[in-house]
Amino acid sequence: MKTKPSTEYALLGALMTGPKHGYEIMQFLGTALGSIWHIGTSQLYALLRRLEGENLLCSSLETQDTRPSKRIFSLTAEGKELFLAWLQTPTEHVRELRIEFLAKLFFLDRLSLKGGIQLIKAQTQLLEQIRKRIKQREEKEKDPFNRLVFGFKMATVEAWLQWLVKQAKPFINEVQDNG
Amino acid sequence: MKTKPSTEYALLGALMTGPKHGYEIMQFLGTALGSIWHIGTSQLYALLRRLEGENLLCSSLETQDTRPSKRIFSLTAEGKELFLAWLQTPTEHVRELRIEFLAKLFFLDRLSLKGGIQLIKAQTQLLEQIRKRIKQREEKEKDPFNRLVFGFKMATVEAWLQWLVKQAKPFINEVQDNG
DNA sequence: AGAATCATGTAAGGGGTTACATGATTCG
DNA sequence: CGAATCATGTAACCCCTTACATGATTCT
Repeated sequence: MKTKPSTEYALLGALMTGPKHGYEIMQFLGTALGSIWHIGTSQLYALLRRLEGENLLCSSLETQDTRPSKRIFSLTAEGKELFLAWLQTPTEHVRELRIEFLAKLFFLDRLSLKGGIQLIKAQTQLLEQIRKRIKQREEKEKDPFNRLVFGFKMATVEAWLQWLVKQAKPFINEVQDNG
Repeated sequence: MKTKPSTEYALLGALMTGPKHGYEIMQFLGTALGSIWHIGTSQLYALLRRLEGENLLCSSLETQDTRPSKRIFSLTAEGKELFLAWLQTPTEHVRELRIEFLAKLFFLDRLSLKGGIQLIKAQTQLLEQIRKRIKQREEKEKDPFNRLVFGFKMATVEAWLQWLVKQAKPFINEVQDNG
C-alpha cells in the first residue's frame, strides 16, 4: 500500500468532528495546525476531489441565498477507518516526523481519542532503533565528513527522543489518564 | 533573486575541481555526498541542461571510440561566482539546513577553501535568532498543543546549535588553522 | 553467459506553490 | 468606500521520482 502524504490525513482528520465544506476545513486547519503547516486553496480543493475519487469522503452541494453554494464533505466509513489507522502508527521517515507526528498528537488530543501513550511508546521505540543504527554506522565510519553527518543525525534523533519523554508524554497525560 | 534549491549548487560544486561529464558528476556526488542525498539520472541531466541555459556552466561533446560520446561540463565564471557566494551564506530555512549546510561544509573541506569558521559563526547566530524568536512566542502561547510544537522546534534548534559548536567547528578546524 | 559498469537520455506522473478569476457581503 | 470575509476554483509551473530505452564493454 502506497502511503499518502500527511496532508491528506489532515483533511480526513478535519472531518472527524463532522461534515465541513472546503473553506471551513481551511479555517480549521489554519487556526489549529497553522503552527506546523499551511495549505493553499488550490491544493485544498484538488485534494478534496481526489479523496472523494478514492471513496474516502463524499460530498453534497448546499445552495445558499446570499452566498455561493457550498460543497459539504463528510468522511466515508473507509475514510474514517484509514484515518484512525494512520493515527495509531508511528512515523517511519525522520524527515516527515515533525509534521506528521505532531499532527497525530494534535488529533488524538482534539478528538479525545485513546492511544496517545501507545503512539508515543511506538514512536520512541522506532527512534531508538534509528539511533542504534546510526551509532553502529558511525562507529565503523572512517571518513570525517560522514562522521559529521552521522553526528548531525544523532544529535537530532536524541533531541527528539528527549522531547518525546519530557514534553509529548506529559502533553498526552494532561488529558488522558487511562490507568 | 530567487534562491535555487541546493541540488543545483551541488552540481556546480562538483565542477569546482575541474570539468566533468554527467556520469562522473553522479559518481562523485554519490560517493561523497551519498550519505545526505541522492540524485537520479533523469534529474541530473535535466538540471545540467537548465544550468547551461542559465549560463552557469557550458558543455562540449567529446566523442569516444569504444564508448558513447560524453558531454563535458565546465563552470562559467558566473557559475563559479554564484557557487562561492552560496558557500559563504548560512541557510535561512530550518527545513533545508540538514542538506544544505552539510553540503556547504563538505565543499569547504573538499575544496580546501577558507571561510568555514565564518560560515559556522553566521549559521550559529542565525539559529540563535530563531531560538530567541521561538522562545518569545512560546512564552506568550497559551494553547498546550502550540506549546508542544514550540517545544519541538526548540529542542531541534538547540540540538543543532550544540552540534555546530561540538562537532562542526572541530571538523573545520581539523583542516584549517587560519589564526 | 550473465551482471555490473559506462553513458545518455525520454515520458509520465506526483505533490506542491504561485498567480489569477469571480462575485457577493459584511465590517470598520 | 475600501478592506476583509465568504466560497470556489483554474492554469501554469516547479522540483522531483519512477519507469523505461539504448547499447557497447568489462568483470565474475
